[in-house]
Amino acid sequence: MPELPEVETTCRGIRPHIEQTQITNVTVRQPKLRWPITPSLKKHLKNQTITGVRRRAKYILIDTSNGTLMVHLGMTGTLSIVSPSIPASFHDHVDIALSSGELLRYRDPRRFGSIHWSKNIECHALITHLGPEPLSTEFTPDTLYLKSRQRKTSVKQFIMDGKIVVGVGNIYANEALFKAGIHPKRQAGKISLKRYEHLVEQIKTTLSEAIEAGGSTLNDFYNSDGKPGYFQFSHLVYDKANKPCPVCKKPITCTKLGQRATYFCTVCQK
DNA sequence: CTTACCGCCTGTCGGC
DNA sequence: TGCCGACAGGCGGTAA
Repeated sequence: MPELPEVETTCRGIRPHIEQTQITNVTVRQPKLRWPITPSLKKHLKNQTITGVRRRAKYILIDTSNGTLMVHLGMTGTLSIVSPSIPASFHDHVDIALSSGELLRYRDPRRFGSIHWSKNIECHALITHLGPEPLSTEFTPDTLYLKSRQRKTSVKQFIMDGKIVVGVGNIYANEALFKAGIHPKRQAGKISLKRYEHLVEQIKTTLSEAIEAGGSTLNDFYNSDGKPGYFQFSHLVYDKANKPCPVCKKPITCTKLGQRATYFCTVCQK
């Protein structure tokens, strides 16, 4: 499941291959993603030059001379650079052919991802409603604390709300709450500023470390289907039900919170 | 405004 | 061993 670090790693991996190249062709084999791919996608992209690659939340933004391609990887999506000699397999839904001779290939077995094109992406509804980037200076304990007042939802669901802060998925929410010593079910509106300071710090460092580790994968990004580098570090609590807590050795608890698997230590998180 | 829940998909896993 | 139902999960949409 691509979390923010994996999306960032993908941006960095494809950027040197696609920037300043021209799109020579677009092949859509399966338009039915989370939202259907617009039939006009090819018309908008063909013959355009790619001017930059950015990330906003978990969206990959590929800027061209006349607009922006917005790609979300959903649960199982990948965007990779491949040689045209590699035949498309069943789940390879879109190929973007480049003047360099390489292909930018979108693969998504579960099709939870999406591909949009917009002339002015900053005004796209999916972008305008987003909260601050977790690694930006706008994401601070003070703003998080202020936004949380009167909120009855759990702190875990609160930090996974894209209007509050983007890019904190289930894995990193679990990990950051564990490191900050905060019980995931604690009511967001009843957490002190001091504790939000710890939480913000842990969200930032956990994501940063994962991005840094992902960077180690970039050497073999081309034609690579390997896992990003940060998978070499196993998680502390995520997917560790009944395994000993890395700090106190008490078995990790697994429960559901808003339909999502939630892992925590009843001793270390209060 | 909030909160809770739905549904899109397919690969994987547990039970029989 | 093989089948089949349950389920996971990001996240926008919608109902209450």
